[in-house]
Amino acid sequence: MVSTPRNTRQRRAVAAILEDLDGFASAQEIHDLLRHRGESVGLSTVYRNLQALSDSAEIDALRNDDGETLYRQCSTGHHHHLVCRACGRTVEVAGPTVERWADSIAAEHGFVDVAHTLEIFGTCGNCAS
Amino acid sequence: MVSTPRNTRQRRAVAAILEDLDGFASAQEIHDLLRHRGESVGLSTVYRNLQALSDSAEIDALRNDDGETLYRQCSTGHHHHLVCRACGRTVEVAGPTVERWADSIAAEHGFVDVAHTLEIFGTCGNCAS
DNA sequence: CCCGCGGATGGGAACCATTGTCAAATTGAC
DNA sequence: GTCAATTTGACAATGGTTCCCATCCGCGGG
Ligand SMILES: [Zn+2]
Ligand SMILES: [Zn+2]
Ligand SMILES: [Zn+2]
Ligand SMILES: [Zn+2]
Repeated sequence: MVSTPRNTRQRRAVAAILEDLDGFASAQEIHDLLRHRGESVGLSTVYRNLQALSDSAEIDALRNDDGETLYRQCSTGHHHHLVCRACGRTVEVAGPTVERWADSIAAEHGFVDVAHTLEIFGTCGNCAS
Repeated sequence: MVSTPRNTRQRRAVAAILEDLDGFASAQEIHDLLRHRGESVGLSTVYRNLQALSDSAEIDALRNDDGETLYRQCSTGHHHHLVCRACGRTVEVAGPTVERWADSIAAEHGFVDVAHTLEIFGTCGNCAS
């Protein structure tokens, strides 16, 4: 019996921030943004809600080079990301060829329960100048 | 003026372990293996040597789902990995098409200084049964 | 509208991989 | 062998994230 998450002020605030952001952001960045917005939310709560949203596939998560987990509200469906290291600006990209390639490689070597990670990092035009 | 690294017992021991392993392993796992082998090396030293080897591109590094950094001595040249989550067994894979695809996507959106990460995780035949 | 259950919150402690510190040991050139 | 410079290692510190638990509050029932 799975219970529906409660509609709390904190949950709404986190969701609203994600709605407004267009790039990936860390839990701590989101926590700061909430404070500046006056909608203060405990750091633990921010982590919990982000994780819950990520688990239910409502938002995407990825790890940057520093080992931080970044979150973003993306379009639905499987896709990958072109992310600016400096500002977080993100372009969603689809690579059907890559998907098939990865699956066939794995099958070829007898691997099951297969998943893949693919992200492209760079510096966007804005940040480069 | 870059000085050549010294040929210490510890550095040799770490290199020897990497030589013998065929899958990815964490710094702590390697530290344990060294102890069991009788060639005890300080944990900090294991970390330092692995990082140095990784920086000089003599070994590959990747992060698993738990956020740990894993290391492996691979063949030279750019490639990706099919890794067993359970035992670390690894198959090196090349994907020239993916390389070109990633670069063109990035260029298309005006990103520079581009890099990509691509790993395939699964459960290998052995571990599945 | 009022109660009461159980999920949600938050502040601080705990975790844990990794990095920093620095005195002591080791290496390698001369 | 001597000596400066690098490396080591035990331990402390870091930092993102998770855990703990007393308190709070959303929400369904009465
Ligand atoms: Zn996405
Ligand atoms: Zn994909
Ligand atoms: Zn490799
Ligand atoms: Zn590649």
